[in-house]
Amino acid sequence: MEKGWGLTLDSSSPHTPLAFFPPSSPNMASGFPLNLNNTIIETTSDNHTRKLLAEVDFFSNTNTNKASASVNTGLQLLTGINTVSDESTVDAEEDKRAKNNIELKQLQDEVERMNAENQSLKEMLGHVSSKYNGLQMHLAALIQQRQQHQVVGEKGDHEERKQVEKRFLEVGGGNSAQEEEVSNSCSDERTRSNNNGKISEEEKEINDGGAESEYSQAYNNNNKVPKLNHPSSASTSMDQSTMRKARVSVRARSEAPMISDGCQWRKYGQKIAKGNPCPRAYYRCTMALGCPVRKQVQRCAEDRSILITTYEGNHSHPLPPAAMAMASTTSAAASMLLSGSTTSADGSINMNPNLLARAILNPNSNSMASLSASAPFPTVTLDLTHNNNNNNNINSLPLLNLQRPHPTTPFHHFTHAAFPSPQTLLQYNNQSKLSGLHLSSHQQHSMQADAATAAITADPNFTAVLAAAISSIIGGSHANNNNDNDHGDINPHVLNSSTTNNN
DNA sequence: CGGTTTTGACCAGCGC
DNA sequence: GCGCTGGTCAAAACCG
Ligand SMILES: [Zn+2]
Repeated sequence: MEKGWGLTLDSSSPHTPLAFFPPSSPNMASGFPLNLNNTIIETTSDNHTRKLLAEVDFFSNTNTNKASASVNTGLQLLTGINTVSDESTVDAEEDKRAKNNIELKQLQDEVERMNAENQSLKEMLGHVSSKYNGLQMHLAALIQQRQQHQVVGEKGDHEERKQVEKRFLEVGGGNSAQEEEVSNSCSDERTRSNNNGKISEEEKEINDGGAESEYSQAYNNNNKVPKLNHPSSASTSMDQSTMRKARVSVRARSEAPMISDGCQWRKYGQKIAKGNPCPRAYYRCTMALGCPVRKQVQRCAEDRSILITTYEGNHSHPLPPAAMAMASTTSAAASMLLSGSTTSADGSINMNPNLLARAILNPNSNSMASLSASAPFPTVTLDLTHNNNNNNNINSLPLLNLQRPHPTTPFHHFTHAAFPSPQTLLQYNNQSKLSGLHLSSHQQHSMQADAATAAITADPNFTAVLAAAISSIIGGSHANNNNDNDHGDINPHVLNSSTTNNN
């Protein structure tokens, strides 16, 4: 694995804008001295299944320690003495040997202690790095958002932007106001909202104070409140709904029924979707009451070894580190999708014209864009199924297909934070699930690079975010073992290796 | 017994 | 209006 692939995270940790974790990471010492430079991915890797890089001194040490605990360098002297002392007949020598043995034992104990310490440090590092990933992504997202706002404020290169907008119009073709309207009024809870005769919430509340009603209530609140009770906070509700609409899809090869992402999910439905004989399962996050996050799990029709997991929404609760990877990924991707496609009041795209220009002018940009089939929601797809091995480009990032859900829908009037509804398909190549992620810029897809798409991926912030996201998915989700999601799930990064036990 | 899964029913949106 | 489809609900079954 190339180190960092653009994710050389400085140890100068950014201020923490969000409390991603409950401050209870058990092994998290306050004065943890490790330098995280360039080690994020490796540090989060599973030392049982993956070879670690030499530059990760910390882990290489632990690895060798593990293998040679009894042959540690500190013991060489003693072992030598041991062999010499065999033929001794003198008591002094006996004593010496005894002493040496004691010393040896002490040293061995010490080695064991150090091993244990290394182990715990490693875990700690895992925590730190996964935490860092999340923060990094969030920071990058914030930076980019600010940047875009700045750009819009400056109203820079108008012509360029017009051009860009034109291109985006051709490609993005979002739903504009219509979508906005829909998402605000009747996206999710249409059923409940318009036929309250079916199940009155109060009635249900009265009937049983049990978990279900509580859950339903919370669930209703969570989704209804923004649209019904907060007309004033239009923007936030808009963000919510658009956020809710943004989807992040992860494709990974897995025989397991579900990808382990550290969250707790409850299945609430299953459908046979059209065009795919494999059923699609619907899950809802149950880590907190009323958490709006949902996901769909479905096998790819063409290749049933590919598991497509689509996330929707943002968690409304703190997450354990194990869940941070995927959650921050989806969150970051969704926010990137949002921020990268929101428009200013004048209807122009809030995208950095320079980035766009760069993307347009540089067909050899790391990211490729192409159009693909329509999709009802703006979706970022992280494709972990590619197995290309050209993995030497650190900054290489992925292919990106921008999809337009409704090709004929006019694009104008993107006010507020409405989606232009591009479906952004970010594909990145991982060398293998075994060794982790290896991004490649050489995936030669079509070159009809969509401007907006290319711009998104050409954005260094986006790159950072995506890189962090990917690293989180690949290396972060197992940073700690307290993922008690034991439903035969599988971690994407170890699909081929040690976790074949649940097949 | 509480939480999860299963599964048929229901609903809204959309195209015809 | 009708049928199709995706998404959700919720009662029953299942499970640890
Ligand atoms: Zn959640």
